[in-house]
Amino acid sequence: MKLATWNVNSLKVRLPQLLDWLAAQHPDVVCLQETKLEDKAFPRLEFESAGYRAAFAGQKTYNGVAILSRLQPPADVSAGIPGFADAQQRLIAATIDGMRIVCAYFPNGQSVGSDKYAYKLKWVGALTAWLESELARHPRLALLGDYNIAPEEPDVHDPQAWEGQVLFSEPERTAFRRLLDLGLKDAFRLFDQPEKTYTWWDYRMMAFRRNRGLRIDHILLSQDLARDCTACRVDKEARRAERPSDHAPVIAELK
DNA sequence: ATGGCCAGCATCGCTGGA
Repeated sequence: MKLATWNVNSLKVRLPQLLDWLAAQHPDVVCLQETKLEDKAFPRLEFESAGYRAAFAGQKTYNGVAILSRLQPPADVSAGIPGFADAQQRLIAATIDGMRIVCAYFPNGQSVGSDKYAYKLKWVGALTAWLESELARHPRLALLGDYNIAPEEPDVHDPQAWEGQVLFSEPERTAFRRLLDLGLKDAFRLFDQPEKTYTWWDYRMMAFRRNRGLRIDHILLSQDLARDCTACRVDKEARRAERPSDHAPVIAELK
């Protein structure tokens, strides 16, 4: 069982790459972020031809999330954080093969102290509160997505330069720890990993070539799923593509 | 030398991302 997450930064642009990647990797469940497509434009048929059924919640231009499933159609689909009114399509959840799959695109936050930063912290707080009840209902739960938070210093190419900046500020990192406090495990850190492994590199400044990146895309697993997790890695190859997303996929394998 | 890119929308410059 392979679970994956990938911020594709426009599904329209990245669809050919994504279809190639699905054929090469054969993931069972894929969470996508930043599809940037209205639901009527979602390429449902292309995915069905590739053997995947999809659940999606999109909007024009910004945001947009989707879950692809190779095993069975996503069931009990819900979009958004219940009780948290939000025009931005950032969350979708579905049940697949007895697992509750939650696909999230956390707000970026723009800069510390901005309105968008306040929205980010409020959004993550609402997510955390909802997940507590969701975990009580679904012991086998995975939260996959673009968290826009680098949790620890090893997740940042230059921690000194990033200290206090958005994506690595203490309130954001504390909010990430609140998710771990629910009993979730960072699948990537369950295993030995190569030094300086990141999931996002700025398009500018030759950041990818210089490996000036951040690890901000994560797979958190409930204890029941963490026990079954046998591997987790970042697929850096996808970032080498021509016209790549600025994010690389993260893949977890479960027994 | 601290900026360089990319996608979308609607032009021929802006917003937003991270």
